[in-house]
Amino acid sequence: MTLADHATAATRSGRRADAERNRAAIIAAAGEVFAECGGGVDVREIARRSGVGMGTLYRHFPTKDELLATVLELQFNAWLTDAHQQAVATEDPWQALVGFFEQLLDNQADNRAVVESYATTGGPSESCVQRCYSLIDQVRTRCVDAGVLRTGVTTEDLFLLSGSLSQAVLTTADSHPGTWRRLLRISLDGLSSRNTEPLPEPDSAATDRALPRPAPSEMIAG
Amino acid sequence: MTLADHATAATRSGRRADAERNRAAIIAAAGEVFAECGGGVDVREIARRSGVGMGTLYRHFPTKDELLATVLELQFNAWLTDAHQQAVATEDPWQALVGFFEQLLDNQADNRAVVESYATTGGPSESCVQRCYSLIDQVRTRCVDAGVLRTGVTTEDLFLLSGSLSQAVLTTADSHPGTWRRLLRISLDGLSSRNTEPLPEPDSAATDRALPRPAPSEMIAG
DNA sequence: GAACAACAGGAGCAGGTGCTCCGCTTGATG
DNA sequence: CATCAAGCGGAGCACCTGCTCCTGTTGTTC
Repeated sequence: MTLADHATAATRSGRRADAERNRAAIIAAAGEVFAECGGGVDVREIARRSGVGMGTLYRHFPTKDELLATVLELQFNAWLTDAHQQAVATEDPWQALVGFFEQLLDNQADNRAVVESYATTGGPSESCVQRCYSLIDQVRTRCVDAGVLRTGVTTEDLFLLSGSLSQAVLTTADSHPGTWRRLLRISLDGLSSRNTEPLPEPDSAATDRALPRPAPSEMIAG
Repeated sequence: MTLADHATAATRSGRRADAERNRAAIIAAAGEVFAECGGGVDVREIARRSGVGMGTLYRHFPTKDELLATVLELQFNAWLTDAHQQAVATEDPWQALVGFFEQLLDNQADNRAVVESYATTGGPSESCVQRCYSLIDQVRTRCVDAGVLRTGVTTEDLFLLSGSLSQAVLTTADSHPGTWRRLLRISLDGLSSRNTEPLPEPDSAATDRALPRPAPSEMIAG
């Protein structure tokens, strides 16, 4: 690496080379530690594993939450991109839906922090939630058009179901690895258009309070 | 109340009357607070709400965990007894299964601590887990005998499913109250004997189908 | 190589929480 | 009513954890 390269690298990010290295090390270590222990882990553990002092860590990320959000967003977006590509590449609509769930749960099976954020809020940030919602809606619409999805199943149903199964993956990972595939299969069969009985109506109170989540059509346009 | 009665009451429990009152107040307050806030709540809040000092609280329960365990076991056993009676009283086997899930989720919808313990370990204590397992197995066997349950569904499947749905109830309680009924319906339809395809084996293909997830360090390229 | 700004590091601070200690109070007893 | 052990209350201790401060160091520039 030439001196010019060093200079360029430093200028691009506005940071010194060692700072850049440390930032990468922190993100890498935080990714591992959060995945293993969840978001509640001690920040000192991350500093230790990245070979960096507390001061350095907090220079790069002003709060623990911001570090967690950064890491989660990286991991989540990487998954979303994969999931989107896979869904597009799968011709059969129902298989696209099945593949979405399987990839989600496979991916989350060893990442506590991601499951925590996904199962409780749908993702690390509002934009991630929207992307996820939009992806699910695309897959759902294809299934509806093909007539393979149970009548009345909403994007929100699929979203909440994926969160619920995510939790199940995590809590059964140690004692019953792989059992989540059975629960997934059961749920998927319940989602098939073979089931003709209508689903119970969601609480009217819920629809009234339905907040910031834009209608699926709006998300596709954007 | 005669003096003898006082003496008897004190002797029976080995405690003074005021101590007995305080113990009851602590359990009652702890039940509410744990239900509202979960097991992570500050012990001071329980002491405050029960109108008792910290010393008194810790005189009756040597640790917070023991208090939590006591309360959870009381609540859990009360639910188990109800659930058992209801199951026995329901003649139709499938309705007994449906009723079990509905009662469980209705009951847990407003109790954070119970869900936490149920979803992660199946209950506050090993004996509770066993009672719960046993109840599920009774209902399951009736459904199997009646030919209404999908072939291959195990007691463990139903147990894990109930834990998963419990989590869903809790995480959607605020934003989407009542939506869990839709997820429950979907799951129950997937459990019906209408579904003839076999479920995946418990320990099959769990590892070889796992997709490699990019390490955080690979994701920050650029 | 010299000068300097950016950076590293870890001891220490602040706030929160489980739990204890000990002087004061009260119910049971004769 | 007097006695006193059982019981009570809450200030305080110990530990954990997010975060900061400040001194010494290192990368970058000329």
